[in-house]
Amino acid sequence: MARKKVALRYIRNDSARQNTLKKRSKNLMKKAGEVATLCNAKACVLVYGEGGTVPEVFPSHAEAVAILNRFKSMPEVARLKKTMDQESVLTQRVAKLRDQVQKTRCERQDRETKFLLHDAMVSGRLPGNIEELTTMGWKLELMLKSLGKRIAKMSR
Amino acid sequence: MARKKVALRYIRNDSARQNTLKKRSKNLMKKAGEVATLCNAKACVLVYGEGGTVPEVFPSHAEAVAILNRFKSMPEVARLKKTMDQESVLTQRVAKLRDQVQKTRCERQDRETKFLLHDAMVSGRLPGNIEELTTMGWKLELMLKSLGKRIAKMSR
DNA sequence: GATCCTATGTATAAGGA
DNA sequence: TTCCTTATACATAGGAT
Repeated sequence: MARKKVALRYIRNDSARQNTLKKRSKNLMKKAGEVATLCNAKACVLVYGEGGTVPEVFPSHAEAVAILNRFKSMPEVARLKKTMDQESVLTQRVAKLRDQVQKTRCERQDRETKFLLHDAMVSGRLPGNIEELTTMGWKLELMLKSLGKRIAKMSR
Repeated sequence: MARKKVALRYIRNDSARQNTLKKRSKNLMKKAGEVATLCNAKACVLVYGEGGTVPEVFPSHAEAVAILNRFKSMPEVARLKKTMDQESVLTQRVAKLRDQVQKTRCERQDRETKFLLHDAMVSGRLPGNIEELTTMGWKLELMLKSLGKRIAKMSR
């Protein structure tokens, strides 16, 4: 039973990893389907395993292509609201990260990771521990993503 | 607080629907990220709302395109294992559905829905109730999907 | 392996601010 | 609105078979 909080890093055990991949992608598809019906949204999900496994796709290959094409054909300006210009957003990211570092101190691990991030930013040195690095990378992605969204909102 | 079990159908209330879309797609992205790191998988998710809203994308537009392209470039035979030839799979589906209808009688609603499905298949008549229809449609999709997978496995 | 089970962790619908 | 909170529903890791 879900005894452990399962760390967010690569699962070494082969069978466990494949099992997780299967279960989680199944649920990913289910959730995508739910969003689609609940909100009348178009959703598509693709998941590739490591080996030569057949990728999971939702809702179907054809629809996925159609949905992605719609995205591709969007005006560049609108796209940038989500993806943002790499260069300019980087500057903003650093500034925003400082605030982010100070905010939300309710959770211990959050604070710890954020501290590591901040430390890495101002001193240029990184933790030697590979696990800390992994956690940091993940957290960073999340933060950048939420920042991107906020920025997108502001620029609207 | 999650008081209700929220029926799996279009949410009429505009703000509730948008809220749900936002929250759920956010989580969809998060989950996709988790699968990616846990299983070293390539995953991408696209979600479009109804209006002219900016679509949510994970992990990024460029990566999504790359991932979908990989799928597009797969040999046709391998793809068919997932999507299957529409015509031939339909015949199999009907046969398989019969078994499915009889199996898994543990859950009341499942049995009910499946009975409705079976009934619809052999008699040609559909329930007049729109909610039953909706539920049936949803269930049917799920069943077809799982059947498709099983068939894919068998044909490997 | 493939299911099924179930204790626990996570997502999220309603509410409140 | 958007951001919290919180009670409940759901997902899922680890076992059992």
